[in-house]
Amino acid sequence: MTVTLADVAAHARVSPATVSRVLNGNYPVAAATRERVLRAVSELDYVVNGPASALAAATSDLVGILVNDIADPFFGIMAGAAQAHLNTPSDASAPIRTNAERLAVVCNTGGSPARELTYLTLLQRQRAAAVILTGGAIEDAEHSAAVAAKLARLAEAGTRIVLCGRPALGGAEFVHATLSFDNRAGARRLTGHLLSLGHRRIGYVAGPAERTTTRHRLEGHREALAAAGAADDPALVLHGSYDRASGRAAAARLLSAAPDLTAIVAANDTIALGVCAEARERGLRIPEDLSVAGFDDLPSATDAVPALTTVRLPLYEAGARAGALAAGAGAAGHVEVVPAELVVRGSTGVVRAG
Amino acid sequence: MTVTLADVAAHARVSPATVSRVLNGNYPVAAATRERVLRAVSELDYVVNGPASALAAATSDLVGILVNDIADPFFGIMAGAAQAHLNTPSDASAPIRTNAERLAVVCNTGGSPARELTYLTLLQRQRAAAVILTGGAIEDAEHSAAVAAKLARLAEAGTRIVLCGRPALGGAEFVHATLSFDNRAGARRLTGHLLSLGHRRIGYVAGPAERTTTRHRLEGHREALAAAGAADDPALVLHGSYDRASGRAAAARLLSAAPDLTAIVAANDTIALGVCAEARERGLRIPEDLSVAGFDDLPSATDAVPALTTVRLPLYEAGARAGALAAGAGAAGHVEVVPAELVVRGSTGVVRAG
DNA sequence: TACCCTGTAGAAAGCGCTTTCTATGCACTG
DNA sequence: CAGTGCATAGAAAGCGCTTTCTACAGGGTA
Repeated sequence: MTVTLADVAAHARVSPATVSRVLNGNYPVAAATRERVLRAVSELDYVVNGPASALAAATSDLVGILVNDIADPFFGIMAGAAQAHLNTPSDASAPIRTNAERLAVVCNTGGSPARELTYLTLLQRQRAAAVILTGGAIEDAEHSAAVAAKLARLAEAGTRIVLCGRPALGGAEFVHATLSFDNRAGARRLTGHLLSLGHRRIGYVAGPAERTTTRHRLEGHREALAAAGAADDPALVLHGSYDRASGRAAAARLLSAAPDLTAIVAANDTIALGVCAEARERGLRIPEDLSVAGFDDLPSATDAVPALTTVRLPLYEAGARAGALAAGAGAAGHVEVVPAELVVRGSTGVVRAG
Repeated sequence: MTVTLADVAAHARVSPATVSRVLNGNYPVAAATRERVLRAVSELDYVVNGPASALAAATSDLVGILVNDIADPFFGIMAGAAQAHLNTPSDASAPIRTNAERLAVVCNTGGSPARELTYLTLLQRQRAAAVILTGGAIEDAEHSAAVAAKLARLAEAGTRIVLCGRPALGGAEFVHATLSFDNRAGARRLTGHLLSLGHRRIGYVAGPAERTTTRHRLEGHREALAAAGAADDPALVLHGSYDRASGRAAAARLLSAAPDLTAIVAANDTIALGVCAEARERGLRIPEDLSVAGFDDLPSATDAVPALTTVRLPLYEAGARAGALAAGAGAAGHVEVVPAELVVRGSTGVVRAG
């Protein structure tokens, strides 16, 4: 039914071994022979049997990218960049297999710890070449331990582990590379910026409490307040999910409870957009009546009116780098902190007199 | 090094065949034996070797979901829904493999024809159980033929092909199921709504010219104009990409060239948001001075201020259904047109007097 | 001329599973 | 008590590749 390597060998009048060698290009084959084999491959329209080759070679070309929410551009950008750097289309149709021919796939955990583990098992089953974990981790001792154990087993079986935008796993030498975002410093700078504009009553719309990203950003915010000697009123901090609706709802509660707020910092741009929507609804001008700031610098931050002051995270670059690392670049054990840069735009301004 | 099925068999003092049967649950095994095997599995922390099992059984549990742009919620929602319905976490940790244990992965083509083909080859190589193609197709005879040929070969090898939000492939009986969006009717209704509000000078910001989705929506728009006997001025139609920046730029051109416009229809919600931004920038009130409408009914359409009048596409439901179909549900050759429903919100209003 | 090295290709042994075919025990039935 | 059938488990033959080991030319070198 389907064409096998043996068929190609017969067609080219060589042994299966030779065909394999031509296809993998890891052994000298005479030019004339190679030529004959390649012709047979294209004439028969042969496609390697992945499972068979993975079994025999004990390696696979599958790379899994785990994301929390596939519908969120934050993850989409990173995943897309990683994918682009893991797989180069130009080589795709060629019969010779190259390093660029990896099947990079994204797995959507939806933020569920159980699904995260499921996908890890599924990838382990496929003997994946690498796994990239993106975004904040869940802060639950049991789950963290389970993930760490799973990753250790994966690494043991030869799977490269790369963390992208995730805090480093303490003492986990099986992690090939870690790119963690400097969320804390970014948040500190952002709130520092607001303080320097004269704001003192600043609301904060945080993400889900159990995520590391949420905690780090909030801590940075608090550190900035403390450094400036500003009051840190717990009532001005509200937790929610990382989406627009949550931002809008939180803004509504914040603005009702504390009408004296002059600024609201959101844990990410999407939340910030929700905050802006609520402010507009209440007739508050941005930034004259209320300054609003986000985090991540997603495309929508630039497009908003007014454009959002935010903290730029080089998501594309980080994703691309994670892809390269997953492909084997860099020395094992590499840990890198990706800087978070303050980007001041129109949504923040000096606090209004009085 | 890694635990194999033979190790489990030895540990449980049974034959490898028995272990395989317990794990696959497709053959009667005495309760006591099964019990012993399962204990061995968990004691040794055994994980099936996917490639080996795929090779032996000539099937795999890989399902590929091809999307045009992973950073676009339009695709993210469909892909997430499909993924959720292809893989149930509750069964994941259990040693017994169930139907729900598929590795559903999304592949980002980035709209590139070459990458689309690449991914198809990669999935063919893995002997994927199913492939879901989402979103509009590219209208290029050569590429369409290449894709159709590829799909035919995949189907021949046992891969189920499902189209989601894609026009049916003419005469392609190898497609397991097709869910196509009724873009034309949706667009017709949307423009009809605007016409009924008295609008006659309506701008249209279309997507990339070479995509089926773009063409169908534009055709629906024109059909509505024709049906109402309204003029169809080609100068009022601008093509661009499906993103916010493109919408904003197009709106700028449209509003400058034709200040008498009373409404702008965008090919999707993201473009519409860009149009709104530009209108706001120019001091035009929505909908008093300008009505704006989108398409898709993404979450951001609801959250916009004012909320966007749009055409609702049941993306989640369609994605979920595509997942089920890819999992084997439904009879082969199933073709279904997913209705597109007009959703009137605040961004459209009666044309202003004078 | 004898020898060895280098370049190239084939033979064959798995990789870790699944599955058919076969074997065994045991409970029935007549 | 022999005969039949069912329930359960093992043996073994692959699935389609990769890769080590081996083989054989032909061309230097001594």
